[in-house]
Amino acid sequence: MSEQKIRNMEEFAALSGLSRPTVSKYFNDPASVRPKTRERIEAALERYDFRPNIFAVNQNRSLTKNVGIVVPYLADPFFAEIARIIELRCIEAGFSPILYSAHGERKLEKEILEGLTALKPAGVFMAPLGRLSDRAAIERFCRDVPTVLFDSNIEGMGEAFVGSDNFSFVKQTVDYLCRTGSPPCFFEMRNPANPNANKRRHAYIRIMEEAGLEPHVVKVEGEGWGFEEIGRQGAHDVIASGGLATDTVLCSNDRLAIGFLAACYERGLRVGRGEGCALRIASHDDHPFSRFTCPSLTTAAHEYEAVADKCMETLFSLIEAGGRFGARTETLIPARLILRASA
Amino acid sequence: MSEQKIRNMEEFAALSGLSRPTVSKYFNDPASVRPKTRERIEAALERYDFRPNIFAVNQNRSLTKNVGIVVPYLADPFFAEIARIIELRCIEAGFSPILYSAHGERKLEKEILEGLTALKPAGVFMAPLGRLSDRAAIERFCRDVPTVLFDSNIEGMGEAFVGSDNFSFVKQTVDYLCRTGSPPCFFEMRNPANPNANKRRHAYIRIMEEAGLEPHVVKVEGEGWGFEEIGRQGAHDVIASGGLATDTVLCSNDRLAIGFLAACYERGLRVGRGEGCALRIASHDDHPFSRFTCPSLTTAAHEYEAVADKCMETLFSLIEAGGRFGARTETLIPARLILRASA
DNA sequence: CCTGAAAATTAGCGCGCGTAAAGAAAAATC
DNA sequence: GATTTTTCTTTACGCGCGCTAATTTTCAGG
Repeated sequence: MSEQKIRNMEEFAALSGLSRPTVSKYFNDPASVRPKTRERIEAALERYDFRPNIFAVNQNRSLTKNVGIVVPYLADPFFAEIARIIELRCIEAGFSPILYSAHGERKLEKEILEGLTALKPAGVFMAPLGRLSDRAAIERFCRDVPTVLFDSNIEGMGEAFVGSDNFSFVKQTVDYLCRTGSPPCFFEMRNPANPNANKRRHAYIRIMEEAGLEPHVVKVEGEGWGFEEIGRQGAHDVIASGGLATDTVLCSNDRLAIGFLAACYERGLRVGRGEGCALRIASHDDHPFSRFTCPSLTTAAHEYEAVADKCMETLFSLIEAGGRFGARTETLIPARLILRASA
Repeated sequence: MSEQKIRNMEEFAALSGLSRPTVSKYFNDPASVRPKTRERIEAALERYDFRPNIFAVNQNRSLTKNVGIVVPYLADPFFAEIARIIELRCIEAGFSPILYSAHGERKLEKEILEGLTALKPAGVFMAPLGRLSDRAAIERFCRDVPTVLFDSNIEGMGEAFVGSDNFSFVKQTVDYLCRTGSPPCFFEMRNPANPNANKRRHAYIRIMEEAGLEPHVVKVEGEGWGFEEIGRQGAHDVIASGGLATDTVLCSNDRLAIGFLAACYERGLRVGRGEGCALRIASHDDHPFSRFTCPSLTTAAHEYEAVADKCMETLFSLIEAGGRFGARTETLIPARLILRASA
């Protein structure tokens, strides 16, 4: 880490007493050169701190070490958390993860995909916006780039999907709520952008009907990514209008539940399963903050690590398979029920 | 968006009936060619969907349109939120933001900076880890790349700093708490990594002393980025041991306060300023979730938009100034007190 | 129609590296 | 020690575009 500045691989090769192609070979795979040669290069590397020009490298390689991670809204702690783990896994595996957020906007998601294609990534993890996504844009992208979809499934898109088994999520919460009290109504947004919301509603209805119970779906208004506020306002409205058919509420996701809990607190309604509680509230996702709500939230948890690991594993075999699977694979990971104080 | 695939600018230029240098000129600045020529290129662009190879472009330009955004921990909603706004502003301004999280690790932060240097970014926004940062690495980086520090100041690093006026934050909360009840103690982590924490403690002590009041600083144990849990555990400990000198608590930041509120709820302590409340709790940051805590959190808010705008403005003038300012500038943005239910 | 500035063209170098082919050198095998 | 195999060197081309210098074309104003 001293001496003059190296300008290119040619100079660096000369300083290490080797030819450029040999040094180039080393950077593509350090094990591909003779151990003695490798030592010489690494010794020179210590002294001169040279790194191959990333643009020139990527221009000449058909595939880079880049891996794209695309999420619909990074300021949502759920996506921040899953992206965090995937990103760390990529780094461990020697890739260069590049993180993108669509900021909830169809247009931005499309632009991200267009820009990402140009980066010739080895593979991409993508959690699409869902209903708002530009299907044609995603389809085009997936034709060019090996893609693993996660969180939100879009039928037929990408080579694989890794997500949650929404039926398992709802099954566990509904069963638990029925077992320990009265059956829940289902609280959700009227027009959810995320397909998981629809799957959860369907699962709820089916599970209730199979148990011979009448499903009650409560839909509240609201658009965008401010789910907590939508949940809070919706809860106020539905409670004030007496629209809540039960004393047990199963929220479609934790962010809505956080808003619901806030509304209950504001109305002086005690939530929980104990004596003097007016309502029980449960939910899905194990949002990073659900541990700290008041009361803490009973929820069906994503296996964050398992989802991330499965994503990585899938993309690895996809890359090794040359970017295409024979058939699209779908992995659904079941939920883990977490009992806390809210239900 | 039809016809065959274009392989390079040469081909695209031929198809638009122009020469490559002219087309190149257009991509560098569409206004630099004659309007009629521009129309022809844009017409061809509609039909053929060509984009210059990003690697080749960046290799030959001394400066790219890349802008780095580096934060210490992206799964912290505070950083996710500020990064979100900065990223959107960059896109609006025609830059290509690239978002990095150090994941709380010194080594990763260093590696990010090394990789970022190679991308020849036009500029970088960086919120350093703070105490854990590798000062030498940051210093080296800032010599190579025009950098605007934000959130955490490190004296002398980067060409400019944009952050919060911590004195203003604490002044407003302390004054409010004193005015409407009794003076607060100050609740914080023992070894905060973020320099803002130290500035807030100093501000608290100074403000209390100037008001002729005795400052009480309550320090709790804990490492890492799980601030809510640290706050929760710390609150339990300090309440159980009777270590709380006052019935009013000012938390160093909202994430600690969220944990504190959780502990209070668990202990059946009512928080707020009304009748029957055992404690008042206030804090700083206006964390995205502080609106939805129970009770909602009285806090000193960052002007997220103002901070982001000032960051952008600073980086723009820095880029226009050729990457160097004569003297390092520091912009401190005051807080906006937000009264909610917790105090 | 002429004229001169503005814009486009042609031609060509350079960026830094991947990669291929052919021969030389080194290491491994017998 | 001779032969085979592996590794390295040399030479050379290609990637796609930025940029420049010299030339030609375009177009507006007189």
